[in-house]
Amino acid sequence: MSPTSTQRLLIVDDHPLFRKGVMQLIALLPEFEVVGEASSGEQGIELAYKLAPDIILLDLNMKDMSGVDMLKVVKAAGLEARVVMLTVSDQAEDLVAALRAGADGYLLKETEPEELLVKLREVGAGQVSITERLAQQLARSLRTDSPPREPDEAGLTDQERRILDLIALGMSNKLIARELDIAEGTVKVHVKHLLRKLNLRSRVEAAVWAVEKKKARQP
Amino acid sequence: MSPTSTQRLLIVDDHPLFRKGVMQLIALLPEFEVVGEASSGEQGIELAYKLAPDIILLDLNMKDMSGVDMLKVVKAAGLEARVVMLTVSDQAEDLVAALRAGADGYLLKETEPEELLVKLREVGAGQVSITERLAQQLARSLRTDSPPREPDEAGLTDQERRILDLIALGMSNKLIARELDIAEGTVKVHVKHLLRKLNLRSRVEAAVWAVEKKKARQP
DNA sequence: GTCCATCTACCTCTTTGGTGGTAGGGCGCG
DNA sequence: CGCGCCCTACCACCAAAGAGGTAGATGGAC
Repeated sequence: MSPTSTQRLLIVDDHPLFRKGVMQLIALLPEFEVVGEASSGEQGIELAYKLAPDIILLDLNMKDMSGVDMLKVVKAAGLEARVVMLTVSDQAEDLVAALRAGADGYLLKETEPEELLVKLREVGAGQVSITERLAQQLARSLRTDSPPREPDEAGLTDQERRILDLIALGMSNKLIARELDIAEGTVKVHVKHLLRKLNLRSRVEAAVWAVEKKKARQP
Repeated sequence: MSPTSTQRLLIVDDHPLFRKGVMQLIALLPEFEVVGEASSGEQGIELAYKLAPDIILLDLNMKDMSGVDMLKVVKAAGLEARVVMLTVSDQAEDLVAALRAGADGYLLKETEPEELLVKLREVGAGQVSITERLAQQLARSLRTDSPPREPDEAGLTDQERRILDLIALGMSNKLIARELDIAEGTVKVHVKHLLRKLNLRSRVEAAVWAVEKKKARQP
């Protein structure tokens, strides 16, 4: 039940080398464990049933079937796995199709390894994660299903939002406490809560998140 | 000898209320101490001599003389104080004039209080700090003097730059160590060094700095 | 060759950050 | 009225971060 229990992954891609690369990469993160790999859509579906993974990394372009098709099968089967599409295509149509089919993430294969890890954790936390920032908005408008799990970007209380801003300015809890004239321990409480609500793991992530959100609003 | 020895401030502004407001604000930061305030340019020059402050907060528009004029006097006198211009004017000419005269900072009075504190610390660390991001580039091209103290934005080694990027992704030192296959202690060393070079105080500031730099390059 | 910067590693030490729990006062809602 | 939410505050505990120091290995510059 703990929020950081290890996530079980299934990798589906017809490029063995790519699979190995991703596995090696994921091995860096202790919270993830690769429990299976498939080299085709058919095998992928089979393993998805058998292993019931938490997350499926799914190639969009496979020889025997489209990743979107496999995605549809998986989702239609009622499997609870979140599915992250991995692809070389940055075509909007592919993205839209994947999201309509219920993808929880859409990442380009050229993504930086570190970026991929970060995105993976986002998806693991229940977020919908897309490489392109703009596509993110597009995603929300298209997805009619799964309304319950959203990053609750606006669910912060006033005080939490204020503290988040101060974190983004690089202030320590102690300084924030002086600024708001409350106890440092109280600041910690608010930080703890806002991290939970935003599915973030540290004040550093919170700061980055806040900055990127601000930039996204006024470009 | 601690790198955060308190900085002595002189405030020059003909609005008493504004002076008080700034003083109250600055009282929040333990590393700064207001040692004097002046309500005119003439008095400001006198106190600048007498008190030899580390930083002078200087109103651009005063009744008896322009802030730029006082700035020139102070700089010509060989005083080592860094001077931060405070103004309501966002006119480029004023900014240029102030920078030509040797200002180390140029902040608008409508600046958010927290922002002002952050900028103050930047100036305290030897940076030249300007409110407008765009003006910052403009500033560097105009300033022919004081080439020694610059944020050294490019002075990082490859490893330091790599680690900075990972920090900006929210990774802990431990994760960075795994990613780069080096010891965590070694990561700390690099972090320590890059914080020094960039005049930053924490990994949070480093992360924000990196993100904003990236956004500034590709808007 | 020496000098110097870099990368690596390890050490101690203090501060900061994050989690868990408890708890009281204020405030709106049913 | 009680209930839930928010804000506040405190506690203990452990992990992480940052400062300081020493030091060996490399490789390029002089």
